[in-house]
Amino acid sequence: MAKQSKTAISPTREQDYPAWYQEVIKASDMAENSPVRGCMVIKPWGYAIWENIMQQMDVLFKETGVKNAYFPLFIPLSYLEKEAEHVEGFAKECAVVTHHRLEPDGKGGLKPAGELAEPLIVRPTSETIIGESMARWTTSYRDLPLLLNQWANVVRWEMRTRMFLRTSEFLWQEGHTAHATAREAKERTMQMLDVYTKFVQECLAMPVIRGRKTVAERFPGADDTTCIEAMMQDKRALQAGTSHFLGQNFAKSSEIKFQNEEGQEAYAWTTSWGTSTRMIGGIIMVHSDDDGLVLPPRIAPAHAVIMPILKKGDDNREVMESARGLKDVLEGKLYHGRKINIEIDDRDTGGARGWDWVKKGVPVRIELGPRDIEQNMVSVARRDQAVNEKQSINREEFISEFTNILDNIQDTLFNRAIAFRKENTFEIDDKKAFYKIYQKARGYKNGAFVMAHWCGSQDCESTIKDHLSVTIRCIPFDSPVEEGSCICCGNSSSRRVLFAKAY
RNA sequence: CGGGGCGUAGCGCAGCCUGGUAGCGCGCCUGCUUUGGGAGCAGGAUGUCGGAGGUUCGAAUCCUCUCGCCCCGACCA
Repeated sequence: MAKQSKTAISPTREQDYPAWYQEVIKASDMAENSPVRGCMVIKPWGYAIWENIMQQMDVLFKETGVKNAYFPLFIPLSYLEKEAEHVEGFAKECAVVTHHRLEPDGKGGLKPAGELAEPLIVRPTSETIIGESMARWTTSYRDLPLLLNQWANVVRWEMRTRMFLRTSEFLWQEGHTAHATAREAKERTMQMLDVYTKFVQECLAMPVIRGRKTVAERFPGADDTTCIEAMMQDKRALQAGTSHFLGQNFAKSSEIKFQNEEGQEAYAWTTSWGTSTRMIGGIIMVHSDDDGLVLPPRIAPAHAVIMPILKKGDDNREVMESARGLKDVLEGKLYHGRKINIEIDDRDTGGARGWDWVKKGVPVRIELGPRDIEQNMVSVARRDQAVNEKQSINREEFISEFTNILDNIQDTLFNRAIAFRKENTFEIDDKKAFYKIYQKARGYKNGAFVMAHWCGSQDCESTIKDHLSVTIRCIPFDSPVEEGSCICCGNSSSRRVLFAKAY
């Protein structure tokens, strides 16, 4: 018997975390690199996760009154120029379209011709072009609030890319709202952060810390940026969603004005909020193990796979019929608002078949052979448990318990992630200890979330960033007011902030 | 964009230093055996050695350029 490595994925997380991450994506067949630099091809197994994210978040958005729309991929260069901070934030990473036609170059190839009068940028985000529409759609306070969202792709010409976490083109959702009052806009900012929190924690089983960005980490053009931050297994932080209060900055640059109840002309107050395919990178890094992807049942493309145990001979029909029967019964149910999806894999590849599904992260693996059928049992393995750990369950009992099993896996993953974060989050007041914890932070084994006091000065923030590549991920909403001294300069501070290395 | 590493079959790699147009493991195909499990035996298919130039009688191998990937840094809502 050819002995394989003990883990399905090599290297392991401990051996080489970034390489492990790439391997999980490859082994699960989620995505691959494309011929275009920095861009990825999302394969069906990966895209199905995104579809599930879209479907479930879309429902949550609509419950708050948001409507979907679609705005152009191309934005006139002059639009981006309207908001000064916004320009500064995005100019460096914009792709620019300068021509609209190709002609034979005389050497058998093609060359761009027909230069555009005004270059178009490929949207890195859509505040400016949506602002243009909002300005025209908003004349009276009765037109407000205007609550829009679009599901789209955006392009940011990144220097360094990683699949799902940072690619030159990525898929996201961007919400844009306009309101009559600052208070209402601020409430909307928080409301959408609540939606993100609920979705990420309940559906992706990723615990998050909610908070406010420092001025240095704010969205360009925002008055206030709030975020949810999650801990990956290498103890780095991943921003899983952001929601911005844009004040009147974009309203002024895009002329989003309306007549208020007193008949006076006023600028609207706007917000924007987004989440992206980056969340899939988060799912990978929060839950997966050295045997590959682990998917929370609520976003898994398939909830379970049935692997019929077939023998060469003529008695397989009964097994296949039994498998199909089980699939039909289970698929007649709903789980967390989504129709249950069961795969049947009847390939005759021996044990490799099971490992394929382990690597793909399917939550439940069901083996069904003649012996099971005879005894009216099914053999069940769960992705949140050891690979060889399987139990025989009465078929009817399994069917009636199936959604509970899925819930149980979902809860296990969430609780595990919470426990992991707790183990690796520290309150530190001593500067030496703070430096020590990050100076040795290389790879998977070290690093941490640190709650430490910060005086509020940008100098201290950037000093720490320079020394340790550690940044303030957020000022958590729930960090209590308490007296302390800044971890960097020692000046007085009234609350702790969250420090971590960031993705 | 700076420093480092790497591109050879679907995947993982050897061969390169010391040029003679490719090999191993896994996977894949066929047959037999096996079967609650990353199977065994036998046979088989698959590569313009990332790309373009150059040196040479001859280049995966040497030289130049180029594209891409990975890591560190810079940078990044």
